[in-house]
Amino acid sequence: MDHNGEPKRPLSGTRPPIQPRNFQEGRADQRSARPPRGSRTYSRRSLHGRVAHDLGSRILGGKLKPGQVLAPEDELSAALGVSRTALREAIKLLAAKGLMESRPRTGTRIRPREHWNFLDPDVLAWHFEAEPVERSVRDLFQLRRMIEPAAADMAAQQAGAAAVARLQQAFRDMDAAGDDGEKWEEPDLRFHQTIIQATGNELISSLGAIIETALTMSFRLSNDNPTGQRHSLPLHRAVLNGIQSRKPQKARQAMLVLLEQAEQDVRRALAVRRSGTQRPAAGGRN
Amino acid sequence: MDHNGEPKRPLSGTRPPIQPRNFQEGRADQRSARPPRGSRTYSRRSLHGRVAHDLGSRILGGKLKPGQVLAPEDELSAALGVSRTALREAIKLLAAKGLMESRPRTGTRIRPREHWNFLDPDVLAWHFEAEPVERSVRDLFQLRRMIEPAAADMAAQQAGAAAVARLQQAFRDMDAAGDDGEKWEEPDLRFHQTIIQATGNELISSLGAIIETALTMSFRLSNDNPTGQRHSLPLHRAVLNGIQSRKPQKARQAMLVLLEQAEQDVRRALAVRRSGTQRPAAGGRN
DNA sequence: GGTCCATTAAATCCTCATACTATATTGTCC
DNA sequence: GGACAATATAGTATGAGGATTTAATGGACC
Repeated sequence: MDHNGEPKRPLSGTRPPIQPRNFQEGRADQRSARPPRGSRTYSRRSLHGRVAHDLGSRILGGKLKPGQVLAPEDELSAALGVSRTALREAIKLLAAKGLMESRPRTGTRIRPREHWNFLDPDVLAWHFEAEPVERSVRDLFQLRRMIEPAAADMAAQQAGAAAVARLQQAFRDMDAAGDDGEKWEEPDLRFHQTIIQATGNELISSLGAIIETALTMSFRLSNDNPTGQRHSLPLHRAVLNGIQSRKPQKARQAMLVLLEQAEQDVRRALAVRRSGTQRPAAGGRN
Repeated sequence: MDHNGEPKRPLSGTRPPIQPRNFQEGRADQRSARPPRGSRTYSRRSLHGRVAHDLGSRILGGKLKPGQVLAPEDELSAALGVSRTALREAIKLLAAKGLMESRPRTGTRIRPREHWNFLDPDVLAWHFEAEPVERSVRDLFQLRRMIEPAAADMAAQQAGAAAVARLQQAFRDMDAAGDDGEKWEEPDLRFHQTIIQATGNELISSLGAIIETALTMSFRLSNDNPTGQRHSLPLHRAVLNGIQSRKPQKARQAMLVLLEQAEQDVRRALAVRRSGTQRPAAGGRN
């Protein structure tokens, strides 16, 4: 079998190498583009990390489709300009998140979409990186509405004094941030995380990563057209009151209102972004 | 520098090798012990897969504690009796699930527990493998009560004809299974998965893996003292009715009842197992 | 004399290249 | 049609450097 016909495997042939060699993006980039200091599970510095990011983005972006078989390791690693070792470690990372699966002789193939672990912080981040579309926003808030009101309820029942104090502090910090979006994000996230943690349920705690992604995304959107976060302050206060006064139902309801408001904000920002400008998204904040 | 003082790093020194060489466990074991054909993301055949399983179990089992630094790669791979390649790939796999983190000079250390992704099927499986204790059961059902009734509600609103048909089929298969636990498990899982999928929300779909683990566990427990699943048949029927007759509230309520019943069953089985016999758990089904 | 900063040093992971092995698919022969 | 051989591919092993982060050292300045 003469393989002259170039069997048309994805990612075979010449592709721009991942990052030809000595990359200077590391430092500079991380500073200017807001460190998503979140719960990423791989290093952006390491080569296999960058390969994983590259492949992961391409899978979530739909450029690599479920069922597709990647080019053989030799070929693919050559195409990416990295060693087989680096590529294989990247593949292991992605396989661990349910995105792909390797077998001898058969090769490495993209697993069907229903096996992808969208609850993994990285997978979700790649998902939003690819397409922050309405559907994803809807999905995200559907899940949050299932979790967070119930979590607030539980917190109102059983949050310890320390947790309540943390909650109060987070609220004060949000208040102090005023309209400065930069300063707002962190305590906002801390507020929601504290509630999630206060459930004392590790499974639910792990969903905190989802919330983080949600907030990061909504913040990035509202950066372009600042609707201002201040109007959500009283909503947060209501949640806080419900919890510290031990009124589960009040806390639950307040959280629900808060989420609906938040979703509307995101939708509005998304609409503006879509209709108005198609500014290069990756550019900056002018 | 005489390293005679044996710095007491975990996993240094002599340990039983992972599985010295040619292992014949693969085939035989997989057949007898019910293939958890679930959503595992690694191969049990491969060496790095076994190493990952070994380390993962030890982390979730508490034998390796957060903050601990593993022995250097050379040392650890020697101790485990595998090559550095295999070890490194295992580490990448575990790192992708939030369990550990590697840095030059510092070494590889177990991440704090709150970073562990308990929503990952493998992590959850290792968790239950280690200690199917009451607390984990409580956590699991708390989460299910947040998700599944809401999912049933959504399904009642928007499930397509195909989904309803699948649901009916699953129900019929459960009915046909009667008291045969072996035959019951699969359609039961299918029933719940179908509902989860019918939400049309990929994030929620990913939670299906959690359900799977829950059912697998409860099945394994109820295997020893068969309470019989038949009594849950009418409960499933109620859910099915709610969905196919497009009554969201009914479906939601029915699912809630179903879950409470299921949790009680598991708790009962757990209590019996705990008090009565300490039979070797890994043994069989005598 | 103490504090801070730059430079050096060392430990560990990271990447590479290469060779060999194991496994599963495919094709072939009877 | 079934057993068996050929083959492509991922899996494992090994050795050698390179890169990076932490720690230590030394000097300058107050």
